[in-house]
Amino acid sequence: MSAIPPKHLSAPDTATVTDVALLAGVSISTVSRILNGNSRVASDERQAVEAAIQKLQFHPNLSARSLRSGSTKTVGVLTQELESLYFTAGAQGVEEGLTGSGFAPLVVPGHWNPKEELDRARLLMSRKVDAIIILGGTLSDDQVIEIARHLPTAITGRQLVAPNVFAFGFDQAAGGAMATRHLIELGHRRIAHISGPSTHADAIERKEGYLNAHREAQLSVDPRLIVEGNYQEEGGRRAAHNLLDAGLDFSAVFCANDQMLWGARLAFYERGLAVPGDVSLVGFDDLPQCCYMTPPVTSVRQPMHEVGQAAAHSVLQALGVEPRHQRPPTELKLSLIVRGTTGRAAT
Amino acid sequence: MSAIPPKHLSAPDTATVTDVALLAGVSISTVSRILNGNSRVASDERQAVEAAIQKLQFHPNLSARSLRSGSTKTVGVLTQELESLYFTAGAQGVEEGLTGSGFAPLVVPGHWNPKEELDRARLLMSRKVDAIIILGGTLSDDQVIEIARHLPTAITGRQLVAPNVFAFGFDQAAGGAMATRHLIELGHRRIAHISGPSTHADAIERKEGYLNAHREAQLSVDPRLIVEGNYQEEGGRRAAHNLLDAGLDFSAVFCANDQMLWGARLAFYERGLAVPGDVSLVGFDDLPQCCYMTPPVTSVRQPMHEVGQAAAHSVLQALGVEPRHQRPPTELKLSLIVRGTTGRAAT
DNA sequence: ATATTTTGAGAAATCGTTTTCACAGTCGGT
DNA sequence: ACCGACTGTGAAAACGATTTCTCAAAATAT
Repeated sequence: MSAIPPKHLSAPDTATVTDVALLAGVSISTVSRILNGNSRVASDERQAVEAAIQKLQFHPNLSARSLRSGSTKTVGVLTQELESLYFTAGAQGVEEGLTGSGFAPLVVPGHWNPKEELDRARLLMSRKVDAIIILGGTLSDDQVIEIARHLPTAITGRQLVAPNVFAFGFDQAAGGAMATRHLIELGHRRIAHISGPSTHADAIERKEGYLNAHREAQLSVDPRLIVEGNYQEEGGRRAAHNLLDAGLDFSAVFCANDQMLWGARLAFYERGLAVPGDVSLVGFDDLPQCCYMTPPVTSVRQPMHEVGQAAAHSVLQALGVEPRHQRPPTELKLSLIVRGTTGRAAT
Repeated sequence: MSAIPPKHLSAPDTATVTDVALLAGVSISTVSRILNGNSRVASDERQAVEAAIQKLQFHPNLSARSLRSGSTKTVGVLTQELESLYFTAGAQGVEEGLTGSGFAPLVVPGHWNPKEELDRARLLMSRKVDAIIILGGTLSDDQVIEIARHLPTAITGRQLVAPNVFAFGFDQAAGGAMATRHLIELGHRRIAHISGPSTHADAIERKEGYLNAHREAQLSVDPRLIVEGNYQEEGGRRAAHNLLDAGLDFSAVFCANDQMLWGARLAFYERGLAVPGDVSLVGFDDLPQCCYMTPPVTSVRQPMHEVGQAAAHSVLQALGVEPRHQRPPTELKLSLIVRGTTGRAAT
């Protein structure tokens, strides 16, 4: 029948290609060829092998496959905060974009810390992931390019043209202008801005947009109305209290992200100020929770979920895998979602 | 010097044990022994090898190691919704519990779908993870036990004693009673309950607690005041509207989780009812956002973060790894966090 | 001093795949 | 009929570690 000596009887739990080959009466090469479908094999042998695979419940050992082929069927996802809704939306998108492709995501957090981010990226590479998706973060463009020299790399939150990198960045300045323009159109003239940390590129751009919108409308900006937050609820709250404590006059606030808006909103609540009656608020990101605040929050929507999917698809494509679900070619862009935290300025 | 023929010159990017051995002038066996530290080697050789490792930036190939030893240095985390704050808190805890141990988490979502959960668990096993941590979900006890026959398994959200499984469940009925008792003590007599889906064990237990607290206080429960939600914001909102539409009389609501509370809170806002003026609300889970609602939300805190850490530590221990950071032996238990959504009943 | 144990280190087998190589057997073209 | 091109298949060589053998040298016992 077969000349292959049964080196080891198949363990009850895990069958190997050898077991399959034995049962199907072919060589292991043939089994492998069928598994990978890159070469012609006679249809009767194919059937026999497929039957054997079914019968033995054979699943190829990923470690062995990786060792030989260098591919671990894993993409690394470098995110920032696991608990941040902004990032989980992206991560979820990635996960969805990957399902069905045989690839699994390996998610690690970088905590907005350049050193930690680099460490984690190295960890991913030492685990031999096939591609990397970086969600935001503080790595320099050069560092990203360096990573892309080894692996297909997708990055969100910035624009970057370089070989082997796929960037999904929005024009944050445009978003900031969008938010501010909305407030101006509602008649607000003294608009405060709670910005993100000045170490974040997108925070700077959003502030830029805030300034641009004023310039467009030929309004001057009172620099005292711009305070820096940390992209977290508590920072927004503190910033709002500071604005109030300084006795400044303003009727609206553009917050550089939703979390800070929530904090600011609490601060106004604590001071007995009504939203949007006394002060209008616009956020940025449009996190899912925005719909359920009281009142629901007006915000600039970033389709992070779709971005995650697009990022996943782009690296899969670079790896020569065609994504399972054809993503409808939706335009990825920012949009202002007007809800209940903005109202006409008192005249 | 050495008798080993240089089969392949070290590729510029990845050094192998052979390269290290060559440079240090020893055999690969010796290198391996030093790497794993399970056997004595002379101290001068050890030094030479360690120097070589440093110099070559050598990192052992995980695939090769896995192939031989069977361990992938990975623990699978079966969660439910990547975007759910409740689960990300747990996942974050797991991640922290794992850092420094050399193990990385592989996170997959089950979406509360028994079939999908089982599929994903199989996926994890076919990826040869060394242990599994299951966060909540709908797998039956038997299925969990079956999984634990193959791998150390930790599970949260239920109590379960079985070989090789580590369960971290809270007494949900006690939590439900805690919440309800608080409302009763504030003088509320007609307390509604928006429950979780009756397919979830914890939802049933929380409702049980609600009933128990009434019984304790010798109060009767109007069954019409109990409506079923789906643990999501929208379900809570719909449930609250239903209660109001039915024209029922109540002055407080115990919501089986925070997300439904947020939805319900929006519904009351839409109807012009004040919280806690007209209606008091208690939630469950104490998600981080609770602090920043207006008013901040009273809720039963589940320390999911700590639970995640504990779960990670328990499986590491089962794998014979001692966790890096010794977790302070805090008692894991539910606690009621009183904030602003509950007030004394109007008399 | 010889016999025996202990110790340290190299050679080689092994894990389960993929991939290269060699080799028959077919097919079509002059 | 003969010869190159083409096909499908099996044997064997990787991939990079761990681990079992085996054996020399050193340490101890008699």
